[in-house]
Parts: sequence; structure tokens; C-alpha cells
Amino acid sequence: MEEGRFQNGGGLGVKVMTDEQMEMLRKQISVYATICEQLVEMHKVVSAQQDFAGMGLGNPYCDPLLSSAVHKIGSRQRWTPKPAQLQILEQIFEQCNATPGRQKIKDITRELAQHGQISETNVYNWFQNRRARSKRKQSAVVPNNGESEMETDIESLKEKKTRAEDSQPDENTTPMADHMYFNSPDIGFDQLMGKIESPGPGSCIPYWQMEQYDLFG
Amino acid sequence: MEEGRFQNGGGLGVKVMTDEQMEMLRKQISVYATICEQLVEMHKVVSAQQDFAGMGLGNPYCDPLLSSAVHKIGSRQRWTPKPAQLQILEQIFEQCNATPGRQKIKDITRELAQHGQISETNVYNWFQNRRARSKRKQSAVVPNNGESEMETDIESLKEKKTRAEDSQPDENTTPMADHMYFNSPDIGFDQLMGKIESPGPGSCIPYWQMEQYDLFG
DNA sequence: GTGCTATGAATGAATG
DNA sequence: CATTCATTCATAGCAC
Repeated sequence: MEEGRFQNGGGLGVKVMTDEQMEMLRKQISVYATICEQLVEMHKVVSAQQDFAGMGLGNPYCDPLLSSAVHKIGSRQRWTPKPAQLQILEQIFEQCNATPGRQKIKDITRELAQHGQISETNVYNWFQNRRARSKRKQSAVVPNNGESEMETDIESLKEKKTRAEDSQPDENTTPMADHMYFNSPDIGFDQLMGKIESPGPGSCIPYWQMEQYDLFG
Repeated sequence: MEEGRFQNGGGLGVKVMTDEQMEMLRKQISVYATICEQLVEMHKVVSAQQDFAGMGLGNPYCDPLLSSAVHKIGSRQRWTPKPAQLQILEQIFEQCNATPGRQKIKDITRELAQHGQISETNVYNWFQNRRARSKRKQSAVVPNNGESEMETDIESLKEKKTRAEDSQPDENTTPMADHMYFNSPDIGFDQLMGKIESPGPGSCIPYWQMEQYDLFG
């Protein structure tokens, strides 16, 4: 990717990494965490069914320390505007009901920075969301009166399905891989499972494969 | 951690961490890996027993956690890249940091189609977005100082550490624990992952193994 | 502690 | 390409 270069003065006491690398790491850990969770859940279920077995195994997966530690690493906190910042933002939003330009964003960011940590992206997102939600709310309030109105609000966007040929909502729409975000990293999990799951006879479809069959049926 | 994604209002896009922090991280991951291993083993045993015991259990696994990730079955209209597809896309993007030509798009599409429904437009859009966002992030990280800060010394990086993060709520809570930045090769992620992953050889490499970063430089 | 709501963030797609 | 839109995900905060 981009600048992946850093030169930690060779074994100094510090390492450096880019945002992307950081993000990558976070995801990796997140995946790991989730996989563990899923494994644990799965094991619980399976174990429950075997009243006779596995009791001598102890509980290797109940490590509070571990989970707390990982949570810290694997979770991201999101920016929360401070009252002062919010007030300013709202004020600006009132004036120009549109997303400010890049420069404007910079300015706003700089100003808000005086009240607490904030980034341009935060500001950008804020306006994007603010606008989108403001709009949505508005159109939601007028659903029954002008339901036949084609150009007003919601419907106009709903009918945007112009390129039907492009996005087939069918098979590819694997719900499990929903979003590249790994709070539920299904990826890798099935593969992982593939390793431990070797019952042989395809008598039952393991839940981690279910989705492929039960998508629309 | 989140801060990482963007231009931290003027900060540079890198994070730093001490060896100590690194070590801690590594340990945490190590523990996780071990736990995963144990869980896998355990599951193997349990599963095997189940086989003998008469496995017509149907779908014993109904992990609520998992299903939550699988929700919204029939309600997606836009294409969502699957992990496998994403992995490939990222890989390609890494190579040619530019939008592929028409023919290239076709090829890519064909390849990705093996992993799920997809159209050329999807691919095209993906590259457009990927590039635009990558760019934006980059420029945001290096706003006025066209020169890469990384070129400088570790020393300077250390200094910047104070302001290295951007969207933390702020000064308060866990000032440091939240910033466990990783960069070291000391812990081979791929190897670690390989332990629990081990998919078929030719199969796809899970996204978390994408070694797109030259961490070990 | 369970669930709900508001909202920050991520991202596919559309528009200029 | 650069911006913007629409939609969705995930979580902080709060009610119960």
C-alpha cells in the first residue's frame, strides 16, 4: 500500500507503524478474538450435548485476563463530540445545510480542536451523518400525505436500482461476509472449522455453512 | 485505535510503541493462539465422540453470536465483496495502484466470479473507491509537510507520539493502553494464524494473512 | 444486564 | 477522478 516505510533505528526501543498497518493489526486481532469466541460457543453447545464426555478437560477458554486484554486492543473507540464541539457543529450546520468543502472542514476542525481531540474525518463524518439523517427524518415525517409523490424523497432513492444487472442480490450476497469489518469475521472461520470438522457423512450441515443454503429459502 | 484511519488533524500517520508494549501484545496474541488451539483440539475430540454416538443431530450449532452476523438474509441489494474476493482485490490493488483498464477489469471480474457473484461494475467501483479513499487518507496524513515525516528520525517520531493519536475522546481514560501499536515481526502473524487456519494449499489465503505490509523491513 | 436508541464510521454506488 | 449519497455496521449511553 502506501507509505509502508519506517525505519526504526534498528532495534531502538520503539517501533513505528502506519495507520493502515495499525488497522490491519486491529483486524487481525479482532478476527482472532472472534474466532475464539465462536469456538468457545460451539464447544459449549457440543459439550452440552455430551453429558458424558469432555468433563475432564477443564476450562481453558475462560481467561478473563486474556479477554479483557484483547478487548482493549481489538476494540476501537469512537470519537464523541464534546458539548462545546457539538454546539459549534450544529451552529455551522444550521448556516450551510450542506457538507462543507475540504478547506472548510479544515477550518472547522482546527477550531474544534481547541475543545478537544478531533480530526478532519470526524468533522466530515459528522456533517455527512447529520445531513443524511436530517434528510431522512424529514422524509419520514411525510410518508402518508404525499405517498404518491415520486420526486420528493424516499422513493426517489429507492427506485435507484438502475443498474440491476450489476449488483445481483443473490448468491453473492452472502450475509455472513457482510462487511469487511471483522466483528464477526466469518472469514477464516469456516476454513478453521474445515480443519476440525471431519464427520465425513454429509448428514448435517454445520451452522457455519448454513448460510449458503438458507439464504432465501 | 480508531484514530488510525485518518488524518489526525495534522499528526502523521504513524504510531509508535515500545518494546515493552510489543512484548505485551505478543504475549496476548500468543495466549490467544494457544487457546484457539486447545479449543480446536477439544472440538475435534468432542466431534469424534459425537460421531460414534450417532450424529443425526441435525443442526446442533445455533450460535446466536454467529447468527447475528448472518441476519438480514434477503435484504441486501448492494454487492458486498466476500473475504476471498476482497483479498484478491487488495492484492491487485497493491500491485497497480491505479484503476485497471477495461480488459483488466474483465479479467479480474472473471476471477472473482469464482468466489461469488460479481459484476464488472462492482470491480470498477471498488477500485475507484479504494483509490480515492486511499488517496484521501494519505493526503490527510501529510497535509502541509509534503515531506514524509518518516524520513526523519526515530527520535522525532518519539516526540510526536504525544500527538500521534487523533480521535481519542481525549486526555482521560487509558491514555496508553488504547494505543497498543504493533509493528514487529517478532511474532509471526502468518505463522500464528497458520496454526489454526491451515486451509487447503491452493485454497485462498485468509485476508488476515495478507502480508501487504513490509513490517519486517 | 438486557435491550433500545442515537450516532460515529465504513463503504458500495451515483453524480459532477 | 473528486464528491456526495444512501445504507449499514457497531457501539456508547441510557432506560428498564
